[in-house]
Amino acid sequence: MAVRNTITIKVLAKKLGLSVGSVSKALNDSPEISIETREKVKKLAKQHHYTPNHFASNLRNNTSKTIAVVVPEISDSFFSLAINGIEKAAQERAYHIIISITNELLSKEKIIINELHNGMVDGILISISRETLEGSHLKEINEFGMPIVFFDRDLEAMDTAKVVTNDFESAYNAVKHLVDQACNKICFLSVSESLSISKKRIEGFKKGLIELSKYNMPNHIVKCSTETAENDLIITNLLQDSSNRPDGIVVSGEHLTISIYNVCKQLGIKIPEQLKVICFSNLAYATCLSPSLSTITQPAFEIGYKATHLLCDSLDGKLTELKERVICPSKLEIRASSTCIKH
Amino acid sequence: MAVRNTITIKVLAKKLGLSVGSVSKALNDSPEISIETREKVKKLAKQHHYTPNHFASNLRNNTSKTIAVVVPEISDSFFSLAINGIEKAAQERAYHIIISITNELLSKEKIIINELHNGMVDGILISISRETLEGSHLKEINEFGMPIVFFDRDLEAMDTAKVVTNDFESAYNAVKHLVDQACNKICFLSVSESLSISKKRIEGFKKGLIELSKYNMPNHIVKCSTETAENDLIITNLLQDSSNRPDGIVVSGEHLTISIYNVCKQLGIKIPEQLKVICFSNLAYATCLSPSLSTITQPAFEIGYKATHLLCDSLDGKLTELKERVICPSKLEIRASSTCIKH
DNA sequence: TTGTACGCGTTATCAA
DNA sequence: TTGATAACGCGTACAA
Repeated sequence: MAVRNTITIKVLAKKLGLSVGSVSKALNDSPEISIETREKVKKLAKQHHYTPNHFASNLRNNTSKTIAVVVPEISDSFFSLAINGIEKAAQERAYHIIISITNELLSKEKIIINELHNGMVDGILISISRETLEGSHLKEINEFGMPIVFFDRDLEAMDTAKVVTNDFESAYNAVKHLVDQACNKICFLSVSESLSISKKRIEGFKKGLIELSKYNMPNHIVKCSTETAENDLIITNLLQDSSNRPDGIVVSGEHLTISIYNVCKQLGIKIPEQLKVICFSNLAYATCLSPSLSTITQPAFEIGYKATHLLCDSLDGKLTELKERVICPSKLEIRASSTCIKH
Repeated sequence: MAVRNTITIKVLAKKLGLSVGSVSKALNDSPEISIETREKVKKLAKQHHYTPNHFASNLRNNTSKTIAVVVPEISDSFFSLAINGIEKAAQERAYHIIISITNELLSKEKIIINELHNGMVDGILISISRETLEGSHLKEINEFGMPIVFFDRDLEAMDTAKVVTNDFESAYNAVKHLVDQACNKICFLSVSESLSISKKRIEGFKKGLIELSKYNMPNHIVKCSTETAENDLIITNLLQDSSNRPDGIVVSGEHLTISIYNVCKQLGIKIPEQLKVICFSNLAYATCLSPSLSTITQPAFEIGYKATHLLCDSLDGKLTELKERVICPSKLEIRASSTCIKH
């Protein structure tokens, strides 16, 4: 049972000897109502801690002042920072946020999106799940009139607004950096090969290899999973044969870092001497790792913040169409894990 | 503008040549309606992806099937894991969650709580802000009938349900561990002295000192802040005087770990040889830090999960009163940062 | 077995 | 300047 504030407009009206309509207008500062009565009404409302019933006004106005935030997970530095940015912007625009977690499952994402199709929210901010290759559920609700802004992980087939980072360029720069550090057997570790961000990173990586590296690795794109145990195995396989081991790795996916560090410790492989590592990550603890972790740091907060303002602009009618592409560049932060000279 | 699904009960009724009332009953499996028509109605509803309007049914039923989750921050392993647990449980109970972030500010917490007093949610899960010493805003809404379950950071003055961990005992055990490792100048670093969890930890810490330690530090409780720069200063002050430096620290607050590691690196203090560190933390990267970090690991997921089920039990009428206290014990995970023998 | 009518709390239109 | 009334979509008591 919801706890409905027992004091409603009706109650106020009775106490004041006014009609509900007048009270409503007074509370909404309608010029129809005399200033004196407006003051009187507001005073009583304040005394009784009156708050308008959310559902009634939403039903009436067909607007909820709420936006949905759909993320694949929340225990990830990128997404928790992005949510901070979203929350800040939403606050500034007087919007509420509802956060839903897909756990990287398309099935769950579909359920969540369908549930949102009942007027509960005015718009959607989404970073799609790893499994989402095809977005009929999103297209449908979007065509129905629901504004959508993608942040970070977008669906290429949809041309709604997107706020992303420069994944292609960043991956290229990461390769460049490793090549500069004399790596010539460079691998790319990824949790996905289908996500737009993964594709772009892989393309940038490949371009880097072709342009900059004279040598090459046979299976230089390694696909990982969501399971730590499985990843430990995959990485062990990759690294244990010392004759054919990479000397540099670009890691796409924060959670993979732990596995790499742990496996290297176990196999006695020294980072950065024997293996140089650079990771797409927003980890606050990068400086405290041993060795400190080189990262491609995404502007997570900024991405969330901008995406939200973009959506709110559209919702508040400040935009004629919601199709802007915003690119917030990532930053290469070189630390000990990828350099010859130890910090 | 919210995107209201244009297909409503009314539309279905018209298409089927039935009345809205009958359609409503059919969709809710009322025995009043014949099985055949029920089937027919449901089929059409499914075809058209009908979903009941959230606000209309909430207004009608005075229930929202939504719970508010109020946390001080989200970029903290404890809270993001706890939210995972909350989300899992909410899903199991078919409740929605709305997440609000107080940023450790009482003022914001009050605003959030007041906003919730309009029927938007059926109940509240909260971990209070660092500034919340007095809880009139919570008491008021609770006395009004809004069920509240505290998780982790509770308000001692309120006797509603709480799901917490064994902070007193854990802090005591941490001291015991450090004493076992031959520390005799042990400090406690805390972001708060007023939070229930901080108080309990400090009490457990003090008990440990008195019972187990022959020596003592003069100012053994060190209060830190939310600002990293400020904390770096405080910790530098604490550690730079080598003649009067602690040899063991119990850290209460995940974010303080970075500061300690960074300051020690800067001052050339070796962990664990010169300073042993153990931290209340859920950091996944504890094993990857240099040295690997000893932690008192809170059962974050479990705390969130249980708190949610407790609240839902109450909301679903399975509980006569909402006053249970659940204690999920933390686990001491000893690693290199607090032991003489390096792992 | 189905239909009718009312009310949840709010706001907007029209009348007074 | 204020009041009455209808409507948002749904659920339910009551009538048919």
